Amino acid sequence: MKTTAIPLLGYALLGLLHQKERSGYDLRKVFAETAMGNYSSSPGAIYPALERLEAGGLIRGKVEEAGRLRRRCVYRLSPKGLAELKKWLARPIERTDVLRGVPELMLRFAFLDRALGAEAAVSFLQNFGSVLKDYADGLESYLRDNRASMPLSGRLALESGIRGYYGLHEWTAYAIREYRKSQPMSASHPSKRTQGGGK
Amino acid sequence: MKTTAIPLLGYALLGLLHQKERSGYDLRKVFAETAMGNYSSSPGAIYPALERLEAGGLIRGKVEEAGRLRRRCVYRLSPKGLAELKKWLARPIERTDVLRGVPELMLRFAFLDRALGAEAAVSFLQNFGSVLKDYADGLESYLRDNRASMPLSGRLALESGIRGYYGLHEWTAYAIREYRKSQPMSASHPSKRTQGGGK
DNA sequence: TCCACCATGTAACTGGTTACATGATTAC
DNA sequence: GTAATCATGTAACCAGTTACATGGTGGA
Repeated sequence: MKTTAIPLLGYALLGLLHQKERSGYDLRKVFAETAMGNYSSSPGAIYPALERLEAGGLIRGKVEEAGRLRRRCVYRLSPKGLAELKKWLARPIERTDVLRGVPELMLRFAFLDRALGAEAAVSFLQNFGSVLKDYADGLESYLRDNRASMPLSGRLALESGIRGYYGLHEWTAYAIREYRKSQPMSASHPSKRTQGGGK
Repeated sequence: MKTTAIPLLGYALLGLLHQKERSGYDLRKVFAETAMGNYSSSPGAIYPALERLEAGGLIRGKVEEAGRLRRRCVYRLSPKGLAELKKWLARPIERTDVLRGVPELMLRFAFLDRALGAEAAVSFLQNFGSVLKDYADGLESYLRDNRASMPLSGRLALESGIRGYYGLHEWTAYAIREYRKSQPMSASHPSKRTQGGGK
């Protein structure tokens, strides 16, 4: 039955549809106009992706005929789609995720608290932070060992990566503080797991 | 005659082959083992990409038979390939480039001084810095206008982007200082163009 | 003998890109 | 009437993914 793994764009669509029901056109506008500027937005990407999701039973479209300008099709998440979204959001973060690209992780984070709650968002941030630390430390020791043999531009490019990951690590700490600030936090229960380095 | 535009992986290969001649296997190892961990590295990506580049006359392969373990094919850049690489490296940076992804720009930078010299690298950094500043400023004003209506996680995700771009902007200034430090710098000539915002 | 490593290749599938087509409605 | 905007679709093309195939060499 496996629907051959959902590509990133598919998850972006699921997350947006979880916020509220939208048409393909609405979704395109989101990609075109908001800070989600990465991600396709071309009709040749969006509409087929929506069809695939619907075929897989993850979303359901309803054609609106009412006095509108032109018939349009509004999609909403199905229970199965919500489950799939949650599964994606809840995946533990590993270094390969960081390697594959931070934007994907930020996308997950952006959808996370709505779908799984603030506590899950904080766990995510802790997990993310520790993986970032590990990864940045790894790059830094690589730099230390190879510094002498690297061309200047290569060294600088690597340093920009290191800076970026440490910066992101600081951001996770900041973000956790913001979460704590925004919530009374049910007090009691001690931080569970998560903080402590992946794999 | 247009060879249908070179994909990013193609440029990555050209840049690496400009450093020194390598076989497909060598190239895969670079992607697999160095900090260039993004970029495919799977044989199904590399070998066809090399074939395309060779078909386009950008690289030339020579089969080594000598006592080695197994016959291997070592590629080197052709003059046409070098020209193409330089053209790519010399493209002025615009905000869409930032939007499409910083890693691509870092890749260009990493190859830049070898192919075009330190001065071009500094120009690139100045151009990059000013585009980053503009872009980050734009995101920041977007945040200012929409802060109230954004969910916490969305706001934080956006803030991470803003921090990241400002951080990168600082890195460009640092990198320029490193270049100046490493070189006497031919003194005289005033910074040409470049600094001053794209488009 | 068999494993590990060097080294290249390829076939099936998938999803994204660009570019074009269509058509209804509102505003000028 | 014509341009802009809303709104959806699709066809041709291309590159990357996974997974498998092949085959030579050195060492246990």
